[in-house]
Amino acid sequence: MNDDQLHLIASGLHSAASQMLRIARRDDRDGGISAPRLSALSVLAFRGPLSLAELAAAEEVKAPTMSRIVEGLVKDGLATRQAEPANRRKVRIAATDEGRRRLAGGRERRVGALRERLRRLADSEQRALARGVEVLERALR
Amino acid sequence: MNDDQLHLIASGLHSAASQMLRIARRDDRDGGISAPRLSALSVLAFRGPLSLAELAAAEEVKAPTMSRIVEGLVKDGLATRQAEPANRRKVRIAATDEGRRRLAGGRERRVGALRERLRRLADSEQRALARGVEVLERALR
DNA sequence: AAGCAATTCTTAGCGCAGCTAATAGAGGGG
DNA sequence: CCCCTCTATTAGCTGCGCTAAGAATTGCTT
Repeated sequence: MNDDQLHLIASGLHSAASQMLRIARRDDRDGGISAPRLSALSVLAFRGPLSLAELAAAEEVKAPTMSRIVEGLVKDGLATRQAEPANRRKVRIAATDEGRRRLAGGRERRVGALRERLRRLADSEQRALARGVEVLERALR
Repeated sequence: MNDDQLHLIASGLHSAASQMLRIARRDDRDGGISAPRLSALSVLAFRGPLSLAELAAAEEVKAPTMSRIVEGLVKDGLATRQAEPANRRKVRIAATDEGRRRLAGGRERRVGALRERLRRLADSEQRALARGVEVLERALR
């Protein structure tokens, strides 16, 4: 495919992404976890305990930003933060059980509205979308 | 398709969207327009002059939020804001020529990295993605 | 005509997330 | 032992989201 066509796809993806997150954010207003916290928590749940620097890198965010996100998670009892015994400059951040539980609920809420929209599509469209997502995930990895 | 399958797609979409915007944000750090401003400006360029309420609705944002986004655009000379003659409570917000010019550059920067990633995909994958985006845009509309 | 209610936008003030710069605390090498 | 490096936090700025409250304009009603 030529550059213009690729650009068109990229542009469409970008605006669709913005719109999706707008929708998700709107549905988040009632008691959910904010997007950055949810995302960080999800990384902790998936990859296990991490240091601050590792978590910040995973989320492509600077250390001070992640420090405050973690602070929020800890305050809400969704994660723990303790000095690492081997090297006490480092911090071992881990998801709590409560964190893992709320993770499921949070994603559910955020993703729910999206799923409803997908449900209205024709079957062939749903399949096309599934395939597109698959490709997209590979492209981003 | 059943609920679980749809949920899987929605979940994949959501996380892909988060990741794309992280990438875009990272590439934005050098002199660009912020995502909300860029998006609002793009609506103005596409749909022509709008009132504040219309623009806020288009961006799924409350009026005060949009008021400040517009304030930033006006301060940077990317949009104009003038009372509407017919009903002077309303405000007519329009993109300036400079705004339209910067729009191209801003989108280019944000979308550029994405396009590079798409370029590495196989042709069939690119086509699948194009189709997926098409469907997605319909689903979100 | 005067006043009142509705509409439209802005202002005020709060929380969260991003950043850089500066600080604090722990480890390690001279 | 002192200094330098590494890791994380604190301080302080910008910007975006919200709600609540204010100001300006319009138009309806009396």
